[in-house]
Amino acid sequence: MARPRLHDPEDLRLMIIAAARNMLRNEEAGTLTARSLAKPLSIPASAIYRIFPTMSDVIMAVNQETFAELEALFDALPQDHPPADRLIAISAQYMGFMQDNPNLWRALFTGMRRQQNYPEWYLDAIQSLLTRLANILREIQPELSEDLALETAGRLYVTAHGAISLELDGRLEIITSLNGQEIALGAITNTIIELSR
Amino acid sequence: MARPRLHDPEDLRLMIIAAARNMLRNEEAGTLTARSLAKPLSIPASAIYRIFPTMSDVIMAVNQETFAELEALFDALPQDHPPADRLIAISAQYMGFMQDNPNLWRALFTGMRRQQNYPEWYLDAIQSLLTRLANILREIQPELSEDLALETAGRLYVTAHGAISLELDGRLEIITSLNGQEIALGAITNTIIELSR
DNA sequence: AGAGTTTTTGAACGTCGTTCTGAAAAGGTA
DNA sequence: TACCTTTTCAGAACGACGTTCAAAAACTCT
Repeated sequence: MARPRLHDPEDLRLMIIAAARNMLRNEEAGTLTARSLAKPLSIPASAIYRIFPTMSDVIMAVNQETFAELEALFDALPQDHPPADRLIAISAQYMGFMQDNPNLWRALFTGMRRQQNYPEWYLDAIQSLLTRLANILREIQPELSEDLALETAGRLYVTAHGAISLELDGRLEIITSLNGQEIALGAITNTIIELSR
Repeated sequence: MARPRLHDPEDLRLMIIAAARNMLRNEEAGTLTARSLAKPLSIPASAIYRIFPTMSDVIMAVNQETFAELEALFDALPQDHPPADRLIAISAQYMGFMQDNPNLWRALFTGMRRQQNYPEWYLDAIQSLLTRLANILREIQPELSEDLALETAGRLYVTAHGAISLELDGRLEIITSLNGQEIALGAITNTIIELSR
C-alpha cells in the first residue's frame, strides 16, 4: 500500500528532542541547526519538518522537558526542613541548574518567536514554580495573603532571572562582585526578614 | 591617481550608525540586516564592511550612542530634589527608555558576540550608572560604605534588568500582575526603607 | 507487471553575514 | 591622445541558515 516507515513518528519525535536537548546541554550555543541536529540521527534535515512545523517547535519541546526536569529537582528536595531553608534550597537548585545548563536556560527564553502566545504548559510550569514559592512564603508568614505571597514570589523570581540573565552573558561581573547565587540568596534573605518582622 | 570617494568614510560611518539606530528605534526586531541597512542609504551592503568589520560592530556603535543618550537623560533630571526622589526618577527614566525602545535595549545585550571582551566604554558606561546610584544611596545613608553602596546599587540594577528582560518578552505578565516600573519601584522603596532603618 | 499510495530524501529557494572579483574613475606619463 | 597605476566601488558569489518541494523509493492490491 505504501512505503514502509523507517521510524515510527513518535519515536522520531523523541529522538529529535533527545538529540536537540543533548546538543543544548553540551555544545556551544548557536550550533543547534536543523542540519546539525539531523546529521547524528542519520536523517535529512527535512525529516524534522514532518514532525515539527518549525525548529522553534523543536526547542519548545526541549523546553517542556527542561521544565519537567526542574520540577523533578524541586520535588527531590527534602520536605521536612524549615520553610526558609526550603526556599533557599529551591533557589540554589534553580540557579545551579541554569548555571550548569546555560543553553537550556537560554532556550527557555529565546526559543519562541515573539508575538505568538505561550502554550498552556509553559504558563502552567511558571505558575507551578511561583505557587510553590508562594506557599513556602505563607508558611513563613501565615498572615500573608495569597495574592501578596504570589506577588512576593514574583519579585524574587524577577531578581533571580535578572541575575542569571546577566551572569550567563558574562555581564554580572561588570555590575557586581557577587555571583548569581549570592544575589538570589540576598533577595530571599531580605524577603524572609521582611516577612518575619 | 585614484577613483574619487562618494562619501567621506567618517560621514559614511555616521550615516550607517544613524540609519541602524533609526531602524532599531522604529522597526520590528530582526529587520536590521546588512542589506536592509544599506538600501535606504543607497549603498551596497558591502560598503558597510569598508567601515565596520562586522554587523556586530555596527550594533555596538549604536549601543555607544544609546549609553550616551541614557547619561543625558539622567543628567537632565533635577538635582535639587531629595536623594530618594532622584533615585526613583532615575529608575523611571531607565525603565521608561527601555520600554519605549525595546530594540535598542535588546541590542545592548545581544549585539555582541559572546566570549569576546567588552570594550572599555561599555564597562565605563555601566560603572558610571552604578556609581551614580551608589552616590545617591550614600546620600540617603551617609554611614554606608562605598563598597556596600555599590553592592546595593548592583542589586537594584539586577532586579531592574530582570524586570525589563521579562517584560519585553511579554513574560513578566505571566509571573506577576506588576509591570516593570512597579517592580523596580518596589525594589528601590525596600532598599530605601532598609537604609533608613 | 502495473497502478496507486504513502514515505522519504536530496535538491532547491530565499535570506543572512561576509568576501571577492573586476569595473569605474581619477592622475601621471608618453 | 592613449595607456598605466592606484584607489574606490558595486554587484556577484560563497557558505550556512530555515524551510519547501519534486521526485524517487518501497510497499500493497489488482
